[in-house]
Amino acid sequence: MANISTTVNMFSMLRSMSDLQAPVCCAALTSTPIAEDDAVLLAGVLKALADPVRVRLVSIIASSGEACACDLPAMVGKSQPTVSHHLRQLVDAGILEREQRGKWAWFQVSDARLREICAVLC
Amino acid sequence: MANISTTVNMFSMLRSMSDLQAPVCCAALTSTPIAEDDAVLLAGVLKALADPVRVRLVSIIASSGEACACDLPAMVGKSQPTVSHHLRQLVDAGILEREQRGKWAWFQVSDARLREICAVLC
DNA sequence: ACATCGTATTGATGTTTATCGATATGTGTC
DNA sequence: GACACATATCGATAAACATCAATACGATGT
Repeated sequence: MANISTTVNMFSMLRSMSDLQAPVCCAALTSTPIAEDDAVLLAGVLKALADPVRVRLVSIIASSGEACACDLPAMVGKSQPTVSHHLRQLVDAGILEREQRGKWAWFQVSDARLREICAVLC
Repeated sequence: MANISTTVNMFSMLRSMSDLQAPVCCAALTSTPIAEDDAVLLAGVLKALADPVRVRLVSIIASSGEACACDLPAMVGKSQPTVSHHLRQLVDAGILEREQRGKWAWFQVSDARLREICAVLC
C-alpha cells in the first residue's frame, strides 16, 4: 500500500466517497504526471471549493458539526436559490453530505473527503 | 503555537509565500467559521489549482522537480500563450516559483505552499 | 385532499474565464 | 545596434459561472 501502483487508487478516491479511507499522505499529484482524466476529476473537486461562498459554507458547517439549510442563506448573505446551488455543488463533489430530516435538509462536511484532497496534494 | 489565535496566521499564510513554514495540521477551515476576507483568499488559491490544465502543469513540474516553460505547451497540448497564462496564475497563487535562466523560464512547485493548503483544509 | 413551509429547479442576466492569433517585451548573440 | 528566439501581453470569442426572481417539488400537519 505504498508503492507506485497505489497512485491509480489515489485519484479514483475522488470519484466515489463510499469508503472512509485513512489519510494517506503519498503525494499522488507530485510524484508522477497525473493522467488527463484524473486531472479533470481533481480539478472538479477543487473547483467545488474554489469559491468564497462555498468556502464559507464548508467552514460554517464544519465548525458546527452540522447545519440546517434554512439557516445558511442568512449566514452567508446570499439568496436561498444561490445557497441551494452552492450546496449542491459541494454535495456533488463529495465535500458535503446531505440528510433530510422532516422538511429540513441538514448538511455535514465529509472529513474523509477533505483528507482525500490533502492526500492527493501532499 | 496550537491555540485559537493561531487561526489568523493560518490564512495569512496564503497571502505571502516568503516564509517556509512547517506543515501545521490544525484544521483552520473546519474549527471556526472563516472570515469573509480569508474565504476570498483561500478560494483564490484553490481556484488557481481548480483547472485540469493547471493541475497537469503542477503535476508535471513537481514530478520532474523543475520544468522549462519551453517544453510545457507540447506536454499539455495547449498553445504557448495559454500555457503562459496558466503558469502566471499558478505563480501568482504561490503554487509555482519562477526562475529566469538565460532566455528560458524554469518553474518549480512550492511544496511549502501545497502543505499550507493542506494545513488549512485538514 | 388541501394548505403550509422548506428546498430544489428553471430562466434570465451580467461577469468571469479559457483559449488562441497577433504582437510586444525581454534576453542572449553576432 | 540588429537579429533570433523564448516568453508575456493584448484583443477577441465562446463557454462556464454566480446570482436572483419566479416557480416547481416535496414533506408535514390539518
